[in-house]
Amino acid sequence: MTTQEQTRAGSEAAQGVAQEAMEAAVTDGACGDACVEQALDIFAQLCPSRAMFAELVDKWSMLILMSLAACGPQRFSELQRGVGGVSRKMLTQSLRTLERDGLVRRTVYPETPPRVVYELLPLGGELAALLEPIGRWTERRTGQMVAARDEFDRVHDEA
Amino acid sequence: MTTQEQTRAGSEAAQGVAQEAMEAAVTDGACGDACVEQALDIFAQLCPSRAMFAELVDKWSMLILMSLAACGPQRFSELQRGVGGVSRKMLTQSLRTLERDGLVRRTVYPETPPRVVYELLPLGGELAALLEPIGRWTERRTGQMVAARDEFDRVHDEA
DNA sequence: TCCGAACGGTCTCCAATATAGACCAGGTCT
DNA sequence: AGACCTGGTCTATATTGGAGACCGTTCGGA
Repeated sequence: MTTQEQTRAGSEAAQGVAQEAMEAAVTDGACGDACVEQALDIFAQLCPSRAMFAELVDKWSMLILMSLAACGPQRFSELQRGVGGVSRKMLTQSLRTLERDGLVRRTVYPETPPRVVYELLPLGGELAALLEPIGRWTERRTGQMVAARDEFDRVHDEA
Repeated sequence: MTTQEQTRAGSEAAQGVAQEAMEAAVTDGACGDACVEQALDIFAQLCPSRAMFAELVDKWSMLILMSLAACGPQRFSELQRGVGGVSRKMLTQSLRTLERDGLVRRTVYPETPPRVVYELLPLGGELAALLEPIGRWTERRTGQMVAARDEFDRVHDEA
């Protein structure tokens, strides 16, 4: 099956069907050409690990995981303040996904006002540990990349 | 400045202005409350490292960097086949961003048909080295996360 | 001789997604 | 009494990404 065919097949596997395909594929190892004998491959469009990868490397999800790793358990509003710029819609959606995938625990305390606390589960801690070096590297290298971009833009504007 | 004020200020700093702000902020370390004394902070919405982080952790950019790390220099069409599902629009856009930021080198060979080769620059190699463990981890843990999701959905559908 | 495929994109349309802000109930504080 | 807080949901609108057509030149196969 070619990549283009996979692409088209991927489009046909609509959202509602995608998860069923994902679950079946994990069980059977049937991910098209790229996944063989139970090995998953994030480069293969239809491989369930690709869908999972796409879900986890969402910008907001990564920032949330890193924030929970750095600051410990937090409430919804604390996360919203700590992760600058995140909308409530995206915070809610990302937390829901992380909870659903077993990376984050959500605990509701029946109080008024409502108090909901989010904390990392072991899987989430593992992933956060891998993400943190990327965050630190970005902070360290931003100066160089901005300089590279200025140079690139200067050269290409002159062209 | 509160997060909400930063959020509004961020909206006002439109795309056309965002880069100027980014460049000035890198120089001056002026990133609002969260960035102090030359320290960059990806959690701060207006910090230039945040914009850089958002740009680099794009799903397609990460897959491209990892593909170049794994397979060496590649042509546009090779990347398109190797990174299953990427549209030409996104492949072009992501490569342009990576080249512009100094992570990837683009070499055009004046031939027919056109031959363009993309390869990692040192900065890109650094980042790819940090991304690769995340890809491997996702492949390793996909089964567990799919199982967690099934359990979550079963419990919440019953509710 | 003609047609299809390949290359590396750009462009346009439209579907999908994200942002911004209003809204909700109940409690606390000024 | 009014403002603010909590943790969201909902809606309108702006933004983004996917799909496919299009471009010129060359090469190979029918």
